[in-house]
Amino acid sequence: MGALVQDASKRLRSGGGRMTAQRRLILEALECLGCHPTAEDVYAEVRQRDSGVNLSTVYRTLRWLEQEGLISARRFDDESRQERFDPALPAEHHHFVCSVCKSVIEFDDPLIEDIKTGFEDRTGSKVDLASVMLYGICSQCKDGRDQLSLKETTDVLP
Amino acid sequence: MGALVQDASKRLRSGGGRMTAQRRLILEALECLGCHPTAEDVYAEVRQRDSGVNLSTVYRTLRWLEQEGLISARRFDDESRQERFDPALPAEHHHFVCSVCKSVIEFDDPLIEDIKTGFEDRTGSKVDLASVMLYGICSQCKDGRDQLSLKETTDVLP
DNA sequence: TTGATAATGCAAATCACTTGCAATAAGAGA
DNA sequence: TCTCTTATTGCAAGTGATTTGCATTATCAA
Repeated sequence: MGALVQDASKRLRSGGGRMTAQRRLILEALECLGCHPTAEDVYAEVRQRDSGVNLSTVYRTLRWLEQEGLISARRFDDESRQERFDPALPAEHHHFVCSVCKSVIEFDDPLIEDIKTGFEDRTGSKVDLASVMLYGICSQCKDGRDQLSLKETTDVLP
Repeated sequence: MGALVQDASKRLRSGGGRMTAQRRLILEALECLGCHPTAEDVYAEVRQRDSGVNLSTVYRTLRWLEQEGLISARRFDDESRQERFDPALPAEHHHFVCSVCKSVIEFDDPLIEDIKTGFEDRTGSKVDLASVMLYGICSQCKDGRDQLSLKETTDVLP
């Protein structure tokens, strides 16, 4: 049983909630999909095991997990309107999105803290959270570009 | 006549497009609104001058400008599903969003270039674009918090 | 001035969720 | 173990933001 299932069970128990088959399935799907699935991704994964789970249950569970701080929602790609769901790591994390294969790489950089404090010092604001998105071409797509049509790849090249 | 109207006219002329009253109105609204309006903001501004402009025309014009690279679309606030439209500045620019008053402050920091090259060096990817979002409380809201209900403000405080 | 066709307005469609409500099923207590 | 309360679910309808099809209108090159 993964950490997410355990954490969620704990919250449920202490808050008068109930652990249902659907929730367990959704939690397991989140753990198995790992990085940044959309609600539809989670739904597809869940339905592979049990076709009786409803999409609105997926959304409701996702929102509940978000409120509990166990996952967080973000929008990566401006092309897609869909939200993506991350396991909420204790630390802030940042993302690179490959414009070709749409894969997402998480990264971190200590300079981000300097950007935050720099902004605070210059403006007198309080910065609670930073989110850095990098867009480009990952090393795989850079090398093996022939996997994709030329049209698709030239779009993103300088 | 602002730069956006001029640029757009040039594109239209060279691409067989036509400058219409609606487009001029939308372009002028974008210039007058300046920073990060939503499509609805643009629509409202346009209709103040001419109530005969349709929302779908606003969207179509905004998308066309985006394709032409004259403006860019982004989503700031994960709470709102609306896109916001920036004049596409020659240089990348980055944003701070105040969680209380929702105001947006643009900023830049040379360290962002270092983050990009650092990521390229570590992963072998090519980074075309970075987008840094900072979320927090602006200096005004930090000082004059009593303008808003306590509930609203405590949500975003540590 | 004319004519081809780009652009518009309108209404309907779509996409990504969200919500109301009746039916179902956890799980605390008897 | 059985009951009963009520949290949770499925379903269908609703919403908000944006897009699209199509008949109509209007720009602008000839």
